[in-house]
Parts: sequence; structure tokens; C-alpha cells
Amino acid sequence: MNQLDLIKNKASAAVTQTEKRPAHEQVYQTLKSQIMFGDLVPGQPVTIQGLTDSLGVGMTPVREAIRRLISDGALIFQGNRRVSVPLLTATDVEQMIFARNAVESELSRRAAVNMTTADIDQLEKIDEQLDRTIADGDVGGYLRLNHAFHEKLYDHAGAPILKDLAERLWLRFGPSLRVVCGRFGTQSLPDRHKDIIDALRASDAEKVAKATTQDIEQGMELMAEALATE
Amino acid sequence: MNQLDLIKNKASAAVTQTEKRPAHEQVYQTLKSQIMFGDLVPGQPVTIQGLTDSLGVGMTPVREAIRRLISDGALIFQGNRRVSVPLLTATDVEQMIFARNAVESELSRRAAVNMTTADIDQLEKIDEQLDRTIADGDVGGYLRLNHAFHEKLYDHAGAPILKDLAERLWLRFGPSLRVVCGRFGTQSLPDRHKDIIDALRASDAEKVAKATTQDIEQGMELMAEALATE
DNA sequence: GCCGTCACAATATGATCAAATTTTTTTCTG
DNA sequence: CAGAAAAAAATTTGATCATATTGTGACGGC
Repeated sequence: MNQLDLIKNKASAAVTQTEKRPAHEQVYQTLKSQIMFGDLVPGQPVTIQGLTDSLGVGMTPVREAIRRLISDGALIFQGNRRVSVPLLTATDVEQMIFARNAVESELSRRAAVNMTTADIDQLEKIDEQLDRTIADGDVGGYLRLNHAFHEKLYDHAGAPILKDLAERLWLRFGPSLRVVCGRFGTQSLPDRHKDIIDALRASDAEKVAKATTQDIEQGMELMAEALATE
Repeated sequence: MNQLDLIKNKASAAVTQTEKRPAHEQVYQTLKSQIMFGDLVPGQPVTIQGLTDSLGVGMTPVREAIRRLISDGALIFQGNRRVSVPLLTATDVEQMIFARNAVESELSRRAAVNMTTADIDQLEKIDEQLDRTIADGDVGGYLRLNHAFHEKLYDHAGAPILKDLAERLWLRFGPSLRVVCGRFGTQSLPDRHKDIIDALRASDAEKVAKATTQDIEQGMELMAEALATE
């Protein structure tokens, strides 16, 4: 199951991206996707040799991708040469709430200034698809589109460094969010995306930032609770 | 000169760290140090083969270290298989000012709550050494100790994720700061460290955060000016 | 001024060595 | 004789390197 998913993901990534990127980049993207949206659960060990076998590439690209993901905080190096998906603690989540609020509310604020009506329409289209995945109980699709929504928004902030910080945080809590959603289903996931879109249309940057903060806190609180009752 | 510095740094790192860590980790630390405090100037290309030659290790460890540093933002991958030290733009610096203010002021705030008198004494000792490097015009020493001062402070915040974000930002502006200091010397570098220490002793978390913000803005503004007049 | 060829650097693989974990065997005790 | 603990072997995994392959930029010929 794990192997098959990895291969399937690789294949789909290949067709979309013209197969022209180096293997280590592809492996990185594949693993990133697996960690954020896939079935790599927190605590699960990640082995180099296992990945070389399932991805069908040599060890060097795999090693490079793993190092990058460790630097991203998406994987952790546990002393004895072992690498695994991180398990979050309550304090971890608390720090992430603070950091996400600080960084992402600013990204929203800046995006609000730059986005055109057409841009907002595109964003709304993503949100509509998102609603469909919630209705269908499609957890994987929900996670992907929720990420896509925020990424799209932040892309318009014109602040690559802040966006990079945000992305790094997403990589950190991705696996745990996946577990929470898998457990509770997609029903209990009301989001503030509608508020964000409304505020964008009103060109009210502060309101956009506020709605983003609420969206973040809603999602992260849910995660914190789930981790606490574990 | 470059080669020699790299080798020297590697040797000193080896003796302090019991030689027991894997080579890719050592290479990472060495390069990190080179980028933050050494003579790798912004825009300078970094080649794998050059590093394997100067460090005396195989390419695999070097590649892994470079990937990590790219993920950190300390190096950039310029599309055509080229890797170099990043050149900062004005908007980059502006984003970093925002992010550093948000993250590091919070780290200071939290550290203020946790630090004992003995901890503060240690911090003050670092600051005294720092003053000596300024008086001596020792740019490398200044950079190292300035970093050590903040790192020490943030270590007491008990917030590893926020500290990691801060560290990542330092890696990004390190090389440019180095250039600025090299150009203007250490004279024009008054810091707010004394204010931070005073506020810590008074257990006034808000004052500590404020002083940290001022320290950050002072340093970053200087950098922004230097980049603008380039 | 454009295209083909050459040299160099990066990418990727497989082999080799070392470390750690797991399994098996052995031995000692109840 | 059975069970458990300790020791030893085997397997698995990681780290490093040497080498082959591929792509990139530069130089020179047309």
C-alpha cells in the first residue's frame, strides 16, 4: 500500500512536471506530498533503502531529499541514524499557533492589497472544490485543497521569505493534521475561508488578516485537542 | 584562502565535537559557519567539487550538506545546477525585519520568564566579550558572539520551533551582514544588548521584547542602507 | 551571428564498509 | 528439564566513495 501510493504519486508528478527535473527534486516533491497529504503517520520510521526500493531510484537522490525534509522539520533525525515523521507535543502546537498567526496573518494582509478581482475569483473556485471534498468526506482532497487555498492566497503577498516560513510550518504540522482529519472526518472542519474571500472583495486587509487568524486557530485548536485526548 | 579557512574550521569543529558525528553533519556545520561568519560573500558560487577537494571528503556528504543549506535558505539553487550564496534585495530585508521582530521578540519574552540570575550573568559575559571584539575591530568575532548572544537568550525560551525559525532567518541574512560589517567596521554597531540584560534583570518581559525589537531594527536597517547604496 | 563540438561540473548508481538492531544459540539457574 | 538471561551471529540499514552518465556553458568554425 505504501509502496504503491509512492509510485502512483511519482507517476502523476512526472506527467505534470514534464519529467525534466532532477531525480532528487522529484523525490523531494513526492515525499513532501506523502508527508503532507499521504499516509505517512507521525512516528512512522522512514528508511533510505525502503524508499530506494519503492521509488526505483538510487540512494543519493533519496538521501538528499531526506536531508532537505529534515531541514524543513518535516522529518526528524532521531540520533541513532533513524529518521521518522515527527510526533507533535502540546507545546509544539502552541508555538506553531503563534508563528502561523504572526506570519500568515501578515501574508494575508499583504495579499489583500495585491489581489485583483480575477485572483479572488480563482481563490473562490478552489474553495468551492474544497467544500465538495468536505461533503464527500474526501480527507486527502480536503488537505490538498486547503493547502492550495492558503498557498494561492500567500502567493499574492509578494513575500517569498515569509511564504517560505509558512510553508515550513505547514510541513511540520501536516502529518498530525492528517491524522486528526482521518479520525474525526471532514464534517467537523468548518473554515473561515468564506470570511477571507468576503474581506478580500471588500479590500479590507485587516479583516482578511483577522479571518486568517481565526481560520488558523480553529484548525490548530482542533489538532491540539486531538493530540491531548490521545 | 578559501580552502584554508574551510579546512581550519573543519579541524576546530572536529576537536570540539568528539569527531563522532557523520561527515555530512560535520560538513553542514562547517559550511553553516562559513556562510554565517566566514568569507563566503553573497553571490559567490558554491561548487560541489570545490568543496570535496577543500574539505577532503567525498561528494555524497557535500551534496547532502548543500541540500540542507538550500532548504535553510542559506544557499540558493539557481536553476541550471548552480548553487550560490544569496544576494538580498530590499524587499527580502524588509520581510526579514518583520519576521525577526515577530519571532525573536516572542522568544525574548519567553526567555525573560525562564531565565535565572545565573543565566543572565552568563549572557552578560558573552556581551562583555562582544564589546571587546568591537573595540578590536574583529568582525568575525563580533558576528560569532552576536549570534551566540541571541542564541543563548533564545535557548531559554523553551520554544524549539520558534528558535528554528529564527535560526533559519539568521542563515539567510548572515552573509550580507558580514559584508556590511566588513565595509563599515565594527564601530558603527551599537547594540541594545545592555538594554536587554537590564530588562532581564528587572524580569520585565515586555521591556526585553522591546529591546530585542530595537536591536533587530537597528542591525537590519544598517544592512538595508548598505544594500541600497551598493 | 549562429551552430556544432569540447570540456567540465553535476547527477545518479552500485559497491563497500561500518553500525545497530534483531534473532538465534548457548548457558546458567530454579 | 524448562525458562530466562546473556552472548554471539546474522540481517538490516546507514554512510561513504569511486565511477559512469548526463546535462551545461564556452569556444571556435562556418
